[in-house]
Amino acid sequence: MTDVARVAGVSHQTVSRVLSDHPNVSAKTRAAVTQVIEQLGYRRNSAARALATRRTHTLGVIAVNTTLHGPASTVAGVQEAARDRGYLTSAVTLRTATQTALAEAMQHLAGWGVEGIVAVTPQRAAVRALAALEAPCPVVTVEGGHTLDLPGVSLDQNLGARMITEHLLASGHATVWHVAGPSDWLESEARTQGWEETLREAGADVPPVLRGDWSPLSGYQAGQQLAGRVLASRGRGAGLTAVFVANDQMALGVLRALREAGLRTPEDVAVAGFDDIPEAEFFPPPLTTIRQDFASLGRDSIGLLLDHIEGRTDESTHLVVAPELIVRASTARRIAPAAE
Amino acid sequence: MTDVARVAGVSHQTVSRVLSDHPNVSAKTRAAVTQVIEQLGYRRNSAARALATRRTHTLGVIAVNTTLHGPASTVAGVQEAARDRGYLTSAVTLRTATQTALAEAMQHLAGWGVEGIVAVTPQRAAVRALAALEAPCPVVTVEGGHTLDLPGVSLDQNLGARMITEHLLASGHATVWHVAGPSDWLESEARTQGWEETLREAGADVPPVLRGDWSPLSGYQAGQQLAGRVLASRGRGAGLTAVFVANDQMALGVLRALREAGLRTPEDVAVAGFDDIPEAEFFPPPLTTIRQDFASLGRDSIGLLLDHIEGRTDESTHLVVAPELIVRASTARRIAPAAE
DNA sequence: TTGCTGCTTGTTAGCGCTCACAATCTGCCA
DNA sequence: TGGCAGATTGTGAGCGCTAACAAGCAGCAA
Repeated sequence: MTDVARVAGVSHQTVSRVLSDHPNVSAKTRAAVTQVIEQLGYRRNSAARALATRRTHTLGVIAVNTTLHGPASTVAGVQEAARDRGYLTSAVTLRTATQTALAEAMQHLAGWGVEGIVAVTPQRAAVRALAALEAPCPVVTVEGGHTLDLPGVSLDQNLGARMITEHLLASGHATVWHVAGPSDWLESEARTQGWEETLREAGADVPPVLRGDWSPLSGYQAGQQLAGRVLASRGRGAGLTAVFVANDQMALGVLRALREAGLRTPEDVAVAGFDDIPEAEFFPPPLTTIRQDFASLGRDSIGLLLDHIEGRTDESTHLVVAPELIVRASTARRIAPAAE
Repeated sequence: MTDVARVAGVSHQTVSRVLSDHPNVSAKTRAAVTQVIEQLGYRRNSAARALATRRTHTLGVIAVNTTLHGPASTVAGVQEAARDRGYLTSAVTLRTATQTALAEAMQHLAGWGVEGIVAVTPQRAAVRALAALEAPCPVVTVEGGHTLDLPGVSLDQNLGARMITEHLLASGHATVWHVAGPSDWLESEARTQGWEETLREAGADVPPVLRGDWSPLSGYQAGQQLAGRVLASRGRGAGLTAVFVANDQMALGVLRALREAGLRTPEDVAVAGFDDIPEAEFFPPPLTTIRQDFASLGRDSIGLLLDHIEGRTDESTHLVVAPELIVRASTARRIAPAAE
């Protein structure tokens, strides 16, 4: 900066003003300085700037399990939104969300002077650990539920599950079975809850819940159980004709298990998923599912975080993003209501 | 730090030495200082540290298309490796790899004083643009090929394709068809090349290449063409009995198209993919594919980058990671060689 | 005792930037 | 012509840390 000032024949402060778009700089000086900056390829040192302003303009992202479609897309959305707002983001990916790992990640980020943290922590234990930790900066959760008083953003999982369940009931199924995700995931919980509420409100039976771990394999195993039940109850009463699986990957496993058992989808058993991964449209058969708007989720979470950082609010607001139902062949309408 | 020094009754420099694990500090002083640090919850300011040492200990990651399985996993691997080595990483995700976008991303990172950049740029155009740009710091490419003199790491795509092709030939197929990825992706190119070389060396016919864009939809369309060809040539000579699809997502589309055309996999047409996405094991039928070790890729790229940053080398080394063949039902062995 | 070595600790001077304030320079009116 | 407001530019200090050097102190041989 001193070099630029010398070459341009002004003081270093004037150069600083030009870089900061300060209003009181004459057009002539500004042009001259800009040109010298260009010519020298000068770039302002962000460490010194951070030191002087006490602002690092850096945000941290803590995410668990970024190999899954949901978290991965969310993190991408968050990073993009932060970049648009002029912040640097640094992401820390954890394999498991233990309190220790979270604390360590937070230390790591705090050590680099992040001004805020977006935590993509869909597990109940993770949010609780997060709430227990005393953070060195504002923290916003994504998919962290709103039970604890951390500000956050999430998709309306409950509504998504209701949409799916209502869609299946409206398609002529007497009731809808459910393959849930791990019980410690809030998303899983909310989806199960939405499903159950819808069934109760419609006066339908609430079958027992099968549980997987989001993986295709666990879906496959659940699917085998479902298939066994269908075959065992053939010819008797209103049986198992529709399944709402808590994510698309498990739905893929369910579809395979049903197929192997000789059951057709949707004729024998209709199947719906959740997430709308890119592959869902090409499953055998194409999967009815819920699409989430991850870009919105990212934008909203960054917006909320910056509101806290820049002191515009200090409430624990919780924003909710609406889901979208995507109907495909796996839940094609039944011609006659299930009565068999 | 001054506070810590005052409370501990030492100079700020001693505190600095304790934090930096300097050897010449007495055990007693060290313990006392450590305790005060703990008690005061002191954390050293990284901006000031960066300013004084002229090292930011920050690395940048530039990635294109992180929604695809490969790039996403690679980025995760890179970030984890960097964190293990004590570096902060900041990722910039681009939607398209134009020269402008790359230059901008680099400016963004340079502005924050990154000491090196890992570029996950599997497209030919992106690497070329990258090589043309004069970077403000060392750059290492991942999956960027080794045609240009940028140091880099990649999976041996060519070998992977050979393994798949040889596996299919060894399973009794007269030749192997190929659905390639976009022609401007280096990975795509290398896979096609490996496939073609293997066929030529084996003296097999080299059928025309079909091309997709990695998406399941494009695979589906390619699959329809393949199915049409199989049906048209029924009963005549050695036909189309095996397909190597350049990634698993497209393979899913191909499988669907074949199924819709009434063709069985692997009995009528064997199908193999590339990537081993978690879903591949549950495709109808489970997919033979190539697994890539993304963690290694990440570790190696960070290792290479740090070698450059810390001045241990300045060559444009290119590391190659070995692929692994995963055989599943989609390419089950033909009992009799294809002669029909 | 003197003088030397080796360990431990303190002092000083920046790193490159921004902030608060001071100084200068315009233009314009009395 | 003097004087004053407002725009523009310059000056000095300090953000929190580390590097380089200086100083103090023990232990030991001559």
